Amino acid sequence: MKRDFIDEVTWRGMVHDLMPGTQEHLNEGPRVAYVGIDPTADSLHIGHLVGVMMLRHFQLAGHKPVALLGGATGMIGDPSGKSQERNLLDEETLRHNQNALKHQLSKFLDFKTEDENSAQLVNNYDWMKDFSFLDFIRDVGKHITVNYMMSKDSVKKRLSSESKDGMSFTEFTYQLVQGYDFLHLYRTQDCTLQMGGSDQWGNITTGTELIRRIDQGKGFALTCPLITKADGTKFGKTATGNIWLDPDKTSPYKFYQYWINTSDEDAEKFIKIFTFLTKEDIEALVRSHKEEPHLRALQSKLADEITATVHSKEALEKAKEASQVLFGKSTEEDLAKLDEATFLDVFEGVPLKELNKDLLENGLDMIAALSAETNFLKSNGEARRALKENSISVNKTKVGLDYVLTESDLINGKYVLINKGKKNTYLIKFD
RNA sequence: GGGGAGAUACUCAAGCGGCCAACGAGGACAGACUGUAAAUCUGUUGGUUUUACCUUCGCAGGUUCGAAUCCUGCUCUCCCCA
Repeated sequence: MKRDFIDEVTWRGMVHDLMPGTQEHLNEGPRVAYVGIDPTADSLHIGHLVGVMMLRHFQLAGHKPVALLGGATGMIGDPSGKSQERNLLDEETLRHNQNALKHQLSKFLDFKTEDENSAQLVNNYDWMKDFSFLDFIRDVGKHITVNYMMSKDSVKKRLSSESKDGMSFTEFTYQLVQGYDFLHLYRTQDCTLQMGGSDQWGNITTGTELIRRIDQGKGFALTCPLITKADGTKFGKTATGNIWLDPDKTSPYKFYQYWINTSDEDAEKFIKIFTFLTKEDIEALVRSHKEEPHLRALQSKLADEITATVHSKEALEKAKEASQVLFGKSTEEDLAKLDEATFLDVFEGVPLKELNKDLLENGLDMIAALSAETNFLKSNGEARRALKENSISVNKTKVGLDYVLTESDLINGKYVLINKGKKNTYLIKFD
């Protein structure tokens, strides 16, 4: 029996706004829905994941999901976003990104099924590139009034005097270009639903409006809430940047760590959105977490599930092993017990710098080891500060300003493990 | 085209001739406490050969013993009027 899509995403807390009649419409039979994704990089980051999960639930309910890459719209940037000027991607880059994204999407969506509801990937660049400006304003622009466009929140905000920046004509036009995508998919794929983040509501309704006015059709809209964290910081970002799905951009270890660090407040919300666990399973987990919060069952399950899906079971195991070594009660002796292969495996993805063993002969002072020789820290001043703050440890033992690295610090005769605080790890290999 | 306001470190935002590497807030990082959570308290937050020096306050010049602060030109942004 197919699940009811709307019921499913509703209990998961993934619905922010819903056009009336959507559920009935979907229940009438298999439908087609799409989510837009900007192909500005050759990898998705976890901020994209909500939309992807929506598509997957949609597919599981027997409908056909379409992922739309905004090759055209991505060059513009909509007015509500904090996004700065976008760069025009050349076609080669665009195709490269498209392939990479498809590979990642295929971990969630089924593209190959023989069934009607195989997922599909389209790129609006393909139908926008030859659409001339004159054609566009005649065929599309004519049907929407500026008054209508100005009533959108994203536009109003930029027009109000509180806004520090003006809005370019290009940004103003964004909703029309995006709206046209919906119309195009409506015509070519019989696509009747667009989903997206709550900030997309205005753009989506411009699309349904175009469908209504030009084709006298009916399009539907569903938005999910913006994912927020309880502490107010941006979801999916760390100081060093986005959390990417690409293992070369964000190592599986770091990826795993991001999820395991989820706060209690957020964990329950996230596990509903980012895993496919059933309602019963999640409720059981929440109960056990409340009884024994220090075990962090929720965070652990969340991190396990999503790391295994995005990367692999093997990658997950390694990430957990590394976490165990780095955050468990392990000591220098434990480190020494690891053979070299395991050792390297465990620390895969940790910044590693190779240095000449000669440096150790007269001892290598910590400031040089942290900064000058390795660039782990930006400057000698920063290294000195960190040492003064008592935040540096060598092989899991705290060291001070006067510590000097010698051969006796080497693990397996080659490695030195350096930590700054609990969460930053660096590795030096002496050859 | 006319008038007005503005550009300071990651962000916001003081400073308006020396005491300014630049108040304050947020963020970030670290320490304590914990559960790799939250909250809280503490410290740090341009660089170096660190009681001193160097580079930084939109850009380029100038005045001055001395400028983020004064003058000139330029660039960019916002607002109001036409």
